[in-house]
Amino acid sequence: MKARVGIADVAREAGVSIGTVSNVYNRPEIVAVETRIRVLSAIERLGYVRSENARVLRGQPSRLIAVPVHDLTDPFCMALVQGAEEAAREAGLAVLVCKSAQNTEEEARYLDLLKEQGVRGVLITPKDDSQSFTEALQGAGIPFVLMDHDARPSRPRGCSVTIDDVAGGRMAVQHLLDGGHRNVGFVSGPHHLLQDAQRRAGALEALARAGYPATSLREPVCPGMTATAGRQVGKRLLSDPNRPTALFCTNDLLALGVLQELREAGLRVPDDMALVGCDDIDYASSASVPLTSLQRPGRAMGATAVRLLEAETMLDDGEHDHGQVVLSPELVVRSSSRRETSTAQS
Amino acid sequence: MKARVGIADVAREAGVSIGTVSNVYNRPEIVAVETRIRVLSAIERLGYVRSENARVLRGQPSRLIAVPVHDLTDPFCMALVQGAEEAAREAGLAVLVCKSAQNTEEEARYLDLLKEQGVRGVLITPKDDSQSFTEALQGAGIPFVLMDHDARPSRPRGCSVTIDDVAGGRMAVQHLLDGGHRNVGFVSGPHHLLQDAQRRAGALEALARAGYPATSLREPVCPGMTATAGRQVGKRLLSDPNRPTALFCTNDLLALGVLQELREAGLRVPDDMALVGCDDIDYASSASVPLTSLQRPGRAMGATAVRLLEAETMLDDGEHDHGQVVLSPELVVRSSSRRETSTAQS
DNA sequence: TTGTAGGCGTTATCAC
DNA sequence: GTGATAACGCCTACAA
Repeated sequence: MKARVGIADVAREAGVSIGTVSNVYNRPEIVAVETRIRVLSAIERLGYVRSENARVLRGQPSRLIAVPVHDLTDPFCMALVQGAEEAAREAGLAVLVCKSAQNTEEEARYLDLLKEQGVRGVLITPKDDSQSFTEALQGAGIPFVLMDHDARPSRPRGCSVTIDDVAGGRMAVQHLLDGGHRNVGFVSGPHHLLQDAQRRAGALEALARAGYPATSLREPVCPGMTATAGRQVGKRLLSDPNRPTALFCTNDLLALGVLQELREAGLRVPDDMALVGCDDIDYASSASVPLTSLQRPGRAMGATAVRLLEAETMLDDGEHDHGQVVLSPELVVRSSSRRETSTAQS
Repeated sequence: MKARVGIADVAREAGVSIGTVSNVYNRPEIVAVETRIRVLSAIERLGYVRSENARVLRGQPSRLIAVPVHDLTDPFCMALVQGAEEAAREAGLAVLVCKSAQNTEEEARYLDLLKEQGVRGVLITPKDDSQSFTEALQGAGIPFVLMDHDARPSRPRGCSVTIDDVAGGRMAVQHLLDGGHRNVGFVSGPHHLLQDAQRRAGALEALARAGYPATSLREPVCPGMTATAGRQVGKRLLSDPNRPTALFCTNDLLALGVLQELREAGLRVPDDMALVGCDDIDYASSASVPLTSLQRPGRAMGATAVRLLEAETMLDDGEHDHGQVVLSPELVVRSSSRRETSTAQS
């Protein structure tokens, strides 16, 4: 078995020069049809493929994009990666995936890797407001797109795609109000995450629109973001004489825990208590009562991010306005919040 | 801002020649200590990083490994990727991830991509016995490692890592027998998957060891691999006068469906029915009764695969024996199969 | 111990 | 419309 078949082999096989073979790829229009088909058939026959390494070395844009995520087993992160991969494939790009750096040293090492590989750009999901990584990327001249980072600096240094969590909270509570509920509860974990705060703001907006004061939003204390925590919330609600008739939990496990506890106590869902969760985890649709859930469009976010990166890197150095895309979450309505239990499906 | 800083800049800055800078990287031992630190400090000062493209072009082994998986949102696939990424990072490699090809054309296109990028190797999870892709890889001279493919050809063409599903079935049923159960059921989907068949074989082995005939294994028919299907199984079992006291379901959703149905009918789990699922999905531990589940070591599989690939590509062309690693699944025991409900803990 | 030069596979710029 | 040739950045003999 011979070594790698190169452009020279193709040229020889087709009886043309190296430059002509290159032209067949890069400027097909300037090469004679007859020559072109001869070259193409030689390529086919020899199974020649271009060397990306040589192309990039020569100055062609790289086709590698890097996607560091916090947790490779987290469904939301993987939705991002999935969306990115689909869009990347469509654009002829390949996705380099990894767990994102945990500290400055890892960050530096990873940055070196990116520079060594000569990636075309990076899709990042910042976990906090530290801008060390984006600054480093900028310093290295590597374009990037921010994903799911609400607390953007006032002067964005790159494109970004985010999710409108305020709208999400509004949609969830609006849906419950539409179902005739007047006593609505909001359950979130103890860590006051920005996204929870935004959903809460959205919930209050929905109430305000319906003419209810902010104080009408019931907020049971909740010790965590797990099913166990949800059960505790449920237990406490059971003995609450004035308990809400509908609950928006900012986490599906939380909602499922509440669901378990209430059903075991003999309450009916959604009749005695309507439930809306958040994140639409896999199991939500398989629960004993399929759970309505606020779905964050991770896949669309990944895909959009790739397109933004593409747009940014296509323009030849021409400073273009960094795109700031905001996606809306979607409420997936299932039995846990449907009034008419007769049409229960999904 | 200047263009990319190259090896020549470093050489100039350090007052040495290009070759010496290269030697600092590739044969540090032959360069004088004093020169070396001077070069290193120049590298540091200028923020120089080597061009992987140029290195590979020059003949260095690539640091890219490709991991095509069936579904980027499937937890098991992602466990593979996670394990691979961790091991790869440790080895200084980067992971190229994508959805695996669905047809021959996609396969060919993907193969071209791999060749163009000059990947060092591929980790593949075949979905059927078609060997077209492995043969193509072999033809292209790209090393690969098979993951989770039980039906290997007699003469393997590469390393492989698999999971011992027979042992898994045996462990699950043995666990139930140890719990004092004598009437054990086995529930799997309608598609007779190889892995299900192997788990069944393991289940029969466990029974045989305990002195029970193969006919003692109860096998309720099951219409699918979903929670809904599980509920149907549960419903049918409720009216079975001679129903098993323990069930091994080859899928967690199935087991959770059974669990829901039985509990709603007032049966207690595990007292009236012990349950063991399979795959240990995220939600298994959060179910109303935390579910015992057979966990397949995807992460270890990915990591092992990378190490095998490394071993294979380190050896300079010297034909080495392809490693065939078999990993054991692990039974994660939770309340749904524990006799003593007093010590119940996740 | 250090410097010099050739070549890896492309692409782009010229002549022809 | 086509062919020769000089980079791109690095590694490695080989020469000094």
